[in-house]
Amino acid sequence: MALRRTILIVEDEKPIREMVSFALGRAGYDLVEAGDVTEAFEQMSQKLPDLVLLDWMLPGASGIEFARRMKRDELTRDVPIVMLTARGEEEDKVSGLEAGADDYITKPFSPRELMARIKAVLRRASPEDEGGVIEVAGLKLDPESHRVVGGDVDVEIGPTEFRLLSFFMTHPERVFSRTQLLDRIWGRNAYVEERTVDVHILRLRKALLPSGFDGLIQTVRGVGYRLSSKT
Amino acid sequence: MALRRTILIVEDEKPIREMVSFALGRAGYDLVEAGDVTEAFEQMSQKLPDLVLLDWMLPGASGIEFARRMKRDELTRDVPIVMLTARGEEEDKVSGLEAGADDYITKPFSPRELMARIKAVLRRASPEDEGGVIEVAGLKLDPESHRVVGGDVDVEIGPTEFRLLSFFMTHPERVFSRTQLLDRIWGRNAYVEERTVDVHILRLRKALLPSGFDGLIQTVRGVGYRLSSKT
DNA sequence: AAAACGGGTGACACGATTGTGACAATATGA
DNA sequence: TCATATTGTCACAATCGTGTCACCCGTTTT
Repeated sequence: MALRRTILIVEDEKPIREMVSFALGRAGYDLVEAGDVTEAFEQMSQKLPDLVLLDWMLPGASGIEFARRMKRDELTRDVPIVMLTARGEEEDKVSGLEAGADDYITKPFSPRELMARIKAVLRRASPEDEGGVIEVAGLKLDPESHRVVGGDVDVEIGPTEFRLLSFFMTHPERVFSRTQLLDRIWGRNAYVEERTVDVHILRLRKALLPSGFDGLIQTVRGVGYRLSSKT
Repeated sequence: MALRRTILIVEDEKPIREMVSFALGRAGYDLVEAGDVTEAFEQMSQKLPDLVLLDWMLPGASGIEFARRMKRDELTRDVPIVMLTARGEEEDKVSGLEAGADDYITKPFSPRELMARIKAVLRRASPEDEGGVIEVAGLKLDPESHRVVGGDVDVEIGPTEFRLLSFFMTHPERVFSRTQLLDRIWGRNAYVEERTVDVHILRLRKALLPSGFDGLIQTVRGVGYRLSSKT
């Protein structure tokens, strides 16, 4: 399990939203819902989703318009779109794909089909997650080999601690509250005690101990945690 | 990107040719168009393309016939083929892959998907065919003779394990998820359980056991597998 | 000074992930 | 055609990872 994926669904029919929400939730995705285009843009500006499920028939501005606007904006250009069309609307499909959609599903669809499409599109859209080795104060983390080396000592680390450390190293010198960390590493819809963060911080520090790089993770009392090379 | 790649599209519907042409042009490929099989052969004799996009439903000789002829000729045998099929034509896909196609795309398709497939196929096709002996930490693999030698012990290995090992050895020190491995070794068209990867990893390790080179294949829990000479 | 708070830490149970042998279906080759 | 390999799946076992909890100890508040 790599990073947690967020999916935005833009769909005015609530039953469908709920069914999708249920299916995706169980499969470990975070779901953000929007009932119309305006709401969708709000949600997008809040947090950029990894994929957009877009109904083609919407009140107000249509799905196609939404897709075009997404493709026009540098920020949202690369977010893949899967569109939901009514049965047999061939023209919709064609115009949708031209507007930049990556795939479509014909209503009614099964959760299984939905999952298959989403997985396939996500896989194709983000082939290389991120770039090379991240280094902070001599601590090196390599996403490609999934390895952490401190000085010249290997750091043995579990998946969650890896994600935690990776997140901290890409945002050094910044404090994050437990809530923020839960959001970004566990995912928005995970119901997990805040204290769990403490435990993982502890485990991360322990894992870093042999290399002497514990202490990089600092506690900011009453606020949260921070990775910092300064004392 | 050093070399400029030439792609030949064989497709009788002009709108599709134009859409593809537009997409590929922007991505920096040279495109040669052909409306039927005869034209296609003319173009091929003019300049050998790096990849052929082949519609399966063509006037006159069908796509499958074209593919067969390509595979029969020494010159064109190694040019990868991506076929374009209508949705749900399962038999087409099967017969197509049997006839030597490397991948397929179902119409209608998005430019993004098209690009992804083309890139993937080209990547798979070009670096693999140059064949020196690959060696990692004393484990030698010869693509030509299809043999693996560890230290001085012969490694007995089946076709799938050979491909697996070959892939790992050309990408050492990198983690690959089960999904990635399925994509790149089994190909996108196979529906195969993810756990099947585990079984083949096991078989590969067993095959390597006599030479002591098991342990080269490491498990990265929660992520995937990696070949590494480091512990 | 006592109580409340915030965080560190070890233990533990549960679930998730991976290893492994067996099996049926299929492909391959004599 | 028959014998042999190969392959994908499954069921079960072995490990490992994760989230909670209880308890401790300093710090801050009352």
